[in-house]
Amino acid sequence: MATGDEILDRALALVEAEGAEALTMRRLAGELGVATTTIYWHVGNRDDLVTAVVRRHGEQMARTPVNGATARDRVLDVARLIWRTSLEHREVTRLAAAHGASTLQARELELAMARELQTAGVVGTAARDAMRAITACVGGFLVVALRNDQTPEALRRTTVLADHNADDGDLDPTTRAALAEPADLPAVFESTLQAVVESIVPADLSANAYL
Amino acid sequence: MATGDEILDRALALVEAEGAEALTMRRLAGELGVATTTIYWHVGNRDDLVTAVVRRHGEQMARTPVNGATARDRVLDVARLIWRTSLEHREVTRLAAAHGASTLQARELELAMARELQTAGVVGTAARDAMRAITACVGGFLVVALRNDQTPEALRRTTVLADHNADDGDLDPTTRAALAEPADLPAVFESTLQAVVESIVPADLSANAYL
DNA sequence: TCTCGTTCTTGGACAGCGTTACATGATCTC
DNA sequence: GAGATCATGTAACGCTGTCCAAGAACGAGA
Repeated sequence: MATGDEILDRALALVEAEGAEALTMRRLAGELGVATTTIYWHVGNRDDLVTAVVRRHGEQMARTPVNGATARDRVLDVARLIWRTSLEHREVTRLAAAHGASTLQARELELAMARELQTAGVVGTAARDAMRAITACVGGFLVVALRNDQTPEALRRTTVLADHNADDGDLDPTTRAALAEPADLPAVFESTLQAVVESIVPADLSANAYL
Repeated sequence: MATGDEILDRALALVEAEGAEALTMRRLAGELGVATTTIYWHVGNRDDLVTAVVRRHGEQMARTPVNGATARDRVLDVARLIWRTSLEHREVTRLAAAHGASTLQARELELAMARELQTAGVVGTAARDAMRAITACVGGFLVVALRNDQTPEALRRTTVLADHNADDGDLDPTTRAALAEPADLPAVFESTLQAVVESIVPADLSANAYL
């Protein structure tokens, strides 16, 4: 009646609809009209369940084609793709992050990045290090982005040094005012990503005469 | 008998000694020889508890002086300081990350970074964006570093594309072999950090004649 | 000194979580 | 038809955060 695939599909739908926290064994079982033990039989542990859900979603995610004229542009595009799709399915991203499986979510996309790096002339351990660097940065920005849209206002305000009004007088008032409001995260992400990729991937002179 | 400070100290000690997962209300109460409700009276929620613990630790963490000749070097040094101390107290870092309060942990250090950025001539919204970019990258690398030392071997191997042996034939075997083993994360962190900071903080020509 | 009110602490409960041992039904094979 | 394998259900265990009502300590005013 309930195959493993059906369970995973339902789990994925549940996460996307009601958030990562809604994925409990009992809840999912109820959603399927089935006893909790059935999930254990077909999928296994909760760890196994989450891992499988994240992996399945990651495979569905890698269908988008990669754009860009130069190899460097295509590397950039893969990174943007990870960023964008992770934000579009932020509940799955949150689930993956809480489970320490963020890499698994973007597994196929990271493979695509490795391919683009290769055509850019980056291979071997250099390619590995490049991939780790880029994905680490993307992941860092994702953590910030996901925190921003669910952190209670109180915590965010203390985060932002609003209670340190008098001291730190050596800090420029303009700076302090700027620190008190949120940054344009996508823009900061874009420029940071460019800096990182430029430092790693050599410019493709043949395809871009202006560099 | 049990003041709020005593509770927080004990909680911090418990986390550093036995890991972030050991911080449960009952466990902490047992450690203090007290009923769990006492913690609620003095500190509040578990959220409040974790927040307070992380903040307290963050304040203790910012005692290290900042080194570096140029302003850019000093910005780099603060970033390295966050990286290093977060890894030294990785259980607290893990607790903060699970609670979405990583920023809170490095709150004082980020303030120090804002000061160094200011002496480098970066102020206002530029300083804010610079800080967000740098801390996001540091945070991203921290996530990877913390995952690496506790992920079960099975997950790491799947992460690393070891089961895709035959397909993806268009990937250089050298690259694939490199992807199968872990990177020298501190080195990758260092070079990435430099790229990011260099893209943000202008070189201090007066202090470094070679740039 | 006695009492009142505030501060502090406690025991016991509730609902939820992941997980498992065991029993039951269904289905296929020989 | 007997037996093995697969699939599902029941009921429990131990753990978690949280709250309620009741009691203990204690400081001050009459």
